[in-house]
Amino acid sequence: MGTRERKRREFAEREHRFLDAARDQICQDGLLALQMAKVARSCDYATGTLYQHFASKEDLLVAICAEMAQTRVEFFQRVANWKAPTRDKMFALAVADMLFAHRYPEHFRLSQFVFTEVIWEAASPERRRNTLEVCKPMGLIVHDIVAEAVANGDVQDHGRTPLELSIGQWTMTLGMHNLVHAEGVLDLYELKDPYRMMLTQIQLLLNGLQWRPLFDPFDEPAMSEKINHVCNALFGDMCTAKEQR
Amino acid sequence: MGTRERKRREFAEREHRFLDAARDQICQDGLLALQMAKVARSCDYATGTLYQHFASKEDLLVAICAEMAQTRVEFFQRVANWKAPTRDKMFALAVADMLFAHRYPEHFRLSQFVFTEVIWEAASPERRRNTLEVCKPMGLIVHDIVAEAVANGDVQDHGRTPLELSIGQWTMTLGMHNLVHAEGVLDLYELKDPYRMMLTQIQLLLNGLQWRPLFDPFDEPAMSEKINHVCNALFGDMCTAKEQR
DNA sequence: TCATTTTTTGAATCAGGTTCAATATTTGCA
DNA sequence: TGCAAATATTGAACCTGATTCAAAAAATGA
Repeated sequence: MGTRERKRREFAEREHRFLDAARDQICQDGLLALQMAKVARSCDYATGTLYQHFASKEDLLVAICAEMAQTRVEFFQRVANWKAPTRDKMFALAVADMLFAHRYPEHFRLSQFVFTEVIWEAASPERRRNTLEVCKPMGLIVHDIVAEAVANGDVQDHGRTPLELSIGQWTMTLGMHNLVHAEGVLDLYELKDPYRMMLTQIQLLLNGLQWRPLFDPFDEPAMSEKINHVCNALFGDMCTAKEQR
Repeated sequence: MGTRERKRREFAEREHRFLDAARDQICQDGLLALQMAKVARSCDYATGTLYQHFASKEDLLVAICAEMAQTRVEFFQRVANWKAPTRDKMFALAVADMLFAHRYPEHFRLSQFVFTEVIWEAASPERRRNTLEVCKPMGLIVHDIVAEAVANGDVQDHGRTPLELSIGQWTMTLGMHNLVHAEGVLDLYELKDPYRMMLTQIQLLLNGLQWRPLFDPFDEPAMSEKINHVCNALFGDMCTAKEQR
């Protein structure tokens, strides 16, 4: 009998509904206002049932983050499958992240919170393990692009591992997601259009690595075209009218 | 009569003691375990008195962060006053941050948490304003170094403002502080010595900007010497045996 | 010295996360 | 199909810890 299997599937579906409901509530009223009882109620279950799925509120938050990260991995995957010069692929990863941030504005806000000691340590070990597992492919995709570039001669490795070479791009992207959500900080210096600046800086970093072919990111039309190229080639389904500004 | 003045000073001193005690507790038992009542008790005051200074627990956290940021500004200030080529000064900012992170390992962990929507929005507006005010000089110092470099011809501005040019360094540094505190993430890829990698990537970014004089960060002995030079020139009082590894 | 103002106190209040005994549902078997 | 055992759901009670505020203490100043 497929009863065992059906049970498992229904349980997973319910978990998914809880995650969705929680995400909605966060988008609606903010992280601050998220309440376990409300999440359960909004799915027509009692509080206790929610605790069948998540060991604690923190555990739920981490789970939401992991689910979204899954989608982010899919964005990365598109880049990985793209037949294009390695340098363009590296750049496309940054574009992918920009689009992801645009599409799921709450993700990096949540992610910043979740990777905080307070939340992370309060989630179940099992959940943490799973979350890292979900995120891992992003690193592997980057690894493979860099390794391919080194093999091609597009970039020199100077005896470093692929991730050592590319960690600057990783941290720069991460840092920008953070800065964007640090209310008031960018305003302090009247900085506009942060992700556009990020993409420029990524290109500069790639130039610093002497990653061929070099590219001049201060050439605005060329930059816009490069961005649009990635959008059209990989994310045509979601960003048509995005980078025209 | 200087009574009014004395009152004010004593109040400020007490606030400082509260902040110190809270910081100690965080270092001791972690952010998670911080309790308002314990902070008050440890300074021999009642809970209510603590609330004379801080509108909420979040407000206290933001205040700790602001106080530490003050010290970070002092690190930046040393760099600002240093008579050295602009490129070395930019690099020195990153070194300063590395040393700061080493000296106050809890700062960036706390900072990540504090700039989270949940905490930031729960602090009093007055506190937020003050915190941004405290942080502002860091941006101004960076601004001035870049402006000087542009004036010198050490770097081209391509029509960008100083902070637009240098935001990559800012985000890269911020991102690395975050990554270092994201428990398990660096391990996932067996990445060691993150701040050393950060400094390498900062140099690559500066090369990408064509910031003169160019420098090869893959030349390990030259890198070490550069780092030691900054330590000795600016932070001799705190990092003698640090970057020898 | 004492009425008034200011400050401190900590027990009471409150919010919301978490638990768990009671209840309902499902399963497996005769 | 009926029924005992196993499993799942429920939500009110519990608990922790932040926050409040009436009462008490201390400072002020005339």
